[in-house]
Amino acid sequence: MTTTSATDDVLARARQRATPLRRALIAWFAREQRELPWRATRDPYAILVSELMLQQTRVDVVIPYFERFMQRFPDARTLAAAPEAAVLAAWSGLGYYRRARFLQAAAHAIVDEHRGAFPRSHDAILTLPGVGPYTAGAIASIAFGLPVPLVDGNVARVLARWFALDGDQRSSADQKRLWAIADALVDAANPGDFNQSLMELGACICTPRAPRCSSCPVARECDAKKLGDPERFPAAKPRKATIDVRLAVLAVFDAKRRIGLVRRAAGTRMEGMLDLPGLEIAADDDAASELARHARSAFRIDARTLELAGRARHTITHHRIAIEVWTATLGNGTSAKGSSVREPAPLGIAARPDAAGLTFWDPARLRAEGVANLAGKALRIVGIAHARHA
DNA sequence: AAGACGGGGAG
DNA sequence: CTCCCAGTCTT
Repeated sequence: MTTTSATDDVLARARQRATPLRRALIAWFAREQRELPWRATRDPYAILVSELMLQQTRVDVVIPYFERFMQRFPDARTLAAAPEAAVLAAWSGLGYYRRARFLQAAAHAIVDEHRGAFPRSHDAILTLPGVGPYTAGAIASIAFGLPVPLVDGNVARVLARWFALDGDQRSSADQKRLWAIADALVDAANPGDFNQSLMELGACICTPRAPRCSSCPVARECDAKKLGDPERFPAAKPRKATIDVRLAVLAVFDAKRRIGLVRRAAGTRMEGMLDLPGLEIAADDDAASELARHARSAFRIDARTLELAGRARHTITHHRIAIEVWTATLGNGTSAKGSSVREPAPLGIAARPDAAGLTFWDPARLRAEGVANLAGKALRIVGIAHARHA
């Protein structure tokens, strides 16, 4: 009731201001927009790749990944035909690795369900794996010029300031309101540029902290500025408590100086990526004995002479992980026969994410494999570089 | 509706 | 250190 009338009110204000906002924003965008690699094309596949990479990830981080990825997988058919390991390798260091599998699944859907032609309707785009309301709006408006809105973190903040919305943006009611406002504002004649200009404003001018209102092309239309404290909008999200985790991992080498790695299992984080064997332990656990026991029970490996090679810290979402990297030698009687230790299969076969065993890898071959940054830090401690791409 | 997911860069 | 980013999917 109250919500409905408040929504009606803000929608009326949005419609009132729509024309000046569109004009000012699009003119500003034409003048000031950053040159970004995915803005040089209207290829919907390229837009899809960029949008998946940009989910929860900053532009500056994405740029080199996008360029490498497009060079390696220039179209949906190439991506669909590629080994999953190659796709994960291209994603190494970018995070949210699930997105890489979604993207390849989307490529499969384009090839198998749309005969290789990128779907052109908003509804069809929305059915692609990894594509939610935001990404569908982005592809539909930017690549196909469809007059649909989009709301991402930037747009939500800009709208909250323009209309002085201080509700909880995560609530479904507020989400619905933001999308309704964006829908009322979107420029049907130029939806792609309008949507991008909204995001560009949020990224470059209307920043979370210290917004550059003096450079804002639409400052006159901003309710939050009139109220004197634009930074107050939107309301801050309650933060989650950080959880401390102690992680012990084992670096075990075979006679050829290959390192034993596991493939992250389905249903776990970093699924499909290579990782060092290891386990979470309690603060008062003895890491060496826990690792030895784990190696025996999980891999039938007789890990001996454990030594602490080094430590690293890694923070993911609200987990603060203290990593301990231990080296070990293999005791007598540990061999491929009678254990779950296996020779690495050729690329593509070794990439099966359900492979639970330990496989031994020549460090030089790891470049062609997905390794998350968490494992990358541990590998660096034992002298194996798997940088966030060279 | 809430939680999981990876990581980094800015302030 | 804290915040939060061109979000989506699962439970």
